[in-house]
Amino acid sequence: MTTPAPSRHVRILVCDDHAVVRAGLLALLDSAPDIEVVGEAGTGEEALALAAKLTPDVVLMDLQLGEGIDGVETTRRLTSAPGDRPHVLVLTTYDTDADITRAIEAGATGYLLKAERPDELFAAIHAAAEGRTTLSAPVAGRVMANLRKPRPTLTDRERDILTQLARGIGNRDIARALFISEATVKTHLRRIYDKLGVDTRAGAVAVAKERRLLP
Amino acid sequence: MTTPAPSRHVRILVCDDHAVVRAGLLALLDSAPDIEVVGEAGTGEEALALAAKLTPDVVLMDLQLGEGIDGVETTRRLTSAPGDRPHVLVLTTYDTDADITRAIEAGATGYLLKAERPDELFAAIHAAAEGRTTLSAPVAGRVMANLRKPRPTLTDRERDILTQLARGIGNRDIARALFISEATVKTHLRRIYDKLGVDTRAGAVAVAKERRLLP
DNA sequence: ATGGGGGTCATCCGATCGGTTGACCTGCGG
DNA sequence: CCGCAGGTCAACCGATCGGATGACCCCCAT
Repeated sequence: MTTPAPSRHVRILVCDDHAVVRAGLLALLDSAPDIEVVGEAGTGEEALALAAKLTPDVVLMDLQLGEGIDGVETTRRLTSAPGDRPHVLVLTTYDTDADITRAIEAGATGYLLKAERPDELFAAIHAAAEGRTTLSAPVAGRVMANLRKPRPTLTDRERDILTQLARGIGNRDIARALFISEATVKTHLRRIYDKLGVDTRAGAVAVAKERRLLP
Repeated sequence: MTTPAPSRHVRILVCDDHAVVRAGLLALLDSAPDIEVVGEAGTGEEALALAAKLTPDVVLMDLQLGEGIDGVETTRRLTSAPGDRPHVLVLTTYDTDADITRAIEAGATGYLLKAERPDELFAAIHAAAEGRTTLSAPVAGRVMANLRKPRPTLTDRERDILTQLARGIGNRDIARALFISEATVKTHLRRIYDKLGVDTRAGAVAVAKERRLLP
């Protein structure tokens, strides 16, 4: 796997509301022989129109677009449009959790920071063209952190109960599944509620999922 | 940001149950001037003991360790031990969802595939030494995919209800919060259950969290 | 105008849940 | 040897939920 890298020709569309930034990117990308900028857009609407007409392989997208629809919405429409969908590589200044998850959920293939080194950007563009994901290190770090989060100390048995709970199973059947009495299930539930700071099963499941207490 | 890279000296411990692989890594890492292999372990237990004694900056960890505790458990103990905790960089053959998430949850700083290019490995080791995350492209791709997943079509109102539901709130108070009657809440709940394929509130919350239907 | 989707409301009833209190047993560590 | 944590069980009661049905309203697309 991970062969030397074929490096095919990639046609890209640049979308950023700052003309200066677009110009800078144009100049920078000009130095990359395999990358051709086929168009540039200053708004989301423009990007959608140009993408439909030019069918670029990759759209380099800023999330902050000033007027009109924002980068996330533009990304969503680009990646959910019918026909030849471009891969969207987000190139932005910020790496907040909200921005990252919204962009990813909208269908972005990669998420790079503008502070990234030029050669990383080139590599990421080629990767995106093939549908492979590239994340800037701080972005990868945040994604990891969100998957990790601290977890409360539940006992094994409590986790068993919680697992069933998350399947929407009633106390009677939880009891049957674990070969214990319904009374015992309720006892465990009470302790789980206490530990998670909730007082209903729905709340318990919410917290459990939130903090990834289940497989 | 992302400065040229300081590249300090990094002391690492290699943990893999295959002697041949360890030898290969040793030879490979020998060619990297800034990386010093201070020890090698063939089992998880050995890795824990050596890590405590040698205090490496980074532990290169295989997830499949044959005998004794596995790589995930070893990682968990390494990263939750008191004192100077090494950063764990997982280096393995497989990129299944289960392996990846378990490793990350256990506290791994990065996740590389053995098929990765040597220079990527070197870079990842330096990154890990500083606590920065590196993911092989396929791994990053999977993580992304899991964050993306398709979502069912809930109406706005249904999402409102679901949001309250996930807070463990009862029907009466959901009704109050949304200025509607309790009967209406129940009607919405029924439709939500149908759409999500469940029949209890706990199940609905589980599915909702699973597919990221909530903010 | 005709109809469907989305939102609202009501009523009835059995099943289930949540709260509380008290109890016994086991294994581990001081 | 005793205490404590974890796991098990019981009985009771009020509150809530889930299931089934039927109905009205508004908006918008056909």
